[in-house]
Amino acid sequence: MLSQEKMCDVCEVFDPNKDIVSLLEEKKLSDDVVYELSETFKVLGDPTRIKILHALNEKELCVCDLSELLDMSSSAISHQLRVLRNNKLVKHRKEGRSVYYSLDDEHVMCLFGQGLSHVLEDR
Amino acid sequence: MLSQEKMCDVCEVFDPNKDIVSLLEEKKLSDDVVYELSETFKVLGDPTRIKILHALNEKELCVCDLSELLDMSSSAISHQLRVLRNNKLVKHRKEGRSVYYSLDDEHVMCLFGQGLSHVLEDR
DNA sequence: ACTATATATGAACAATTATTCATACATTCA
DNA sequence: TGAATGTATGAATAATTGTTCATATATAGT
Repeated sequence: MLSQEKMCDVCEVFDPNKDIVSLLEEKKLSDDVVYELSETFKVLGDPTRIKILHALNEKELCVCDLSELLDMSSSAISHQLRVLRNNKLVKHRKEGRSVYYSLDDEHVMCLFGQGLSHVLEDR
Repeated sequence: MLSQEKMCDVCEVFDPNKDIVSLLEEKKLSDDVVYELSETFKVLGDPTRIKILHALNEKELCVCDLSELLDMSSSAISHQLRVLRNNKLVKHRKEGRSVYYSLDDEHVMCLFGQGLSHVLEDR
């Protein structure tokens, strides 16, 4: 059952793996869904951005708040916020010279929370 | 209320941002939780690994099944499976020459599904 | 024991990524 | 208008990452 075996004598080959593979072929995610999904996770896969999102989950903050909180240059923070913004994980609001960032929607924290409970589970 | 203003005439400064920042300081995640969390997301942040996990969600598969399904070398698949294994996202089971991989637990697909619904939402 | 097959792994290379630095833009205040 | 401040961004650099290639290990069949 596990590898190739002949079904009959006219040279037909029955390969269960081939069946499974072709079945899965049909269930494949489209390339752009796979791409977007991996991009979203990739964005979440950076310690600085994790810290930013965790802080923004508590309260909307401007670049210089985050800069102070994470002890990083405002340039570095701004670069990372752009990545988060481009991937629709945070939104921004201007107020005078400051730009306040917050999570784009609850969905983001839900994802974040799922990851957190996965990590905390194996402890 | 938004930026610095004097509270009294003895040179004390009231800065709400400082209060917020120091409040958030206390709520900070520990460094190793941040690290593990970002590592987990980083692992999910690759198209090949997304495809592997999605396939394994349907059925346990061996390296050569995945190799055929994703049209990649078994070496490349094996390398990626090791990454997934090291991060406790998949488990493996030997059967003869083959090694069958499956998702480590339902938690993994839960995380995956959250990401998927986030991606599919903005469409 | 020998051959074939499935999987694993180290090293090298190409590609991607985060941070720093310098600089630009935008807004407020004087 | 000019100076100061908060934010943004391009370029360069350093670090990380995925795949390929060659090779190693393990198991099955002859």
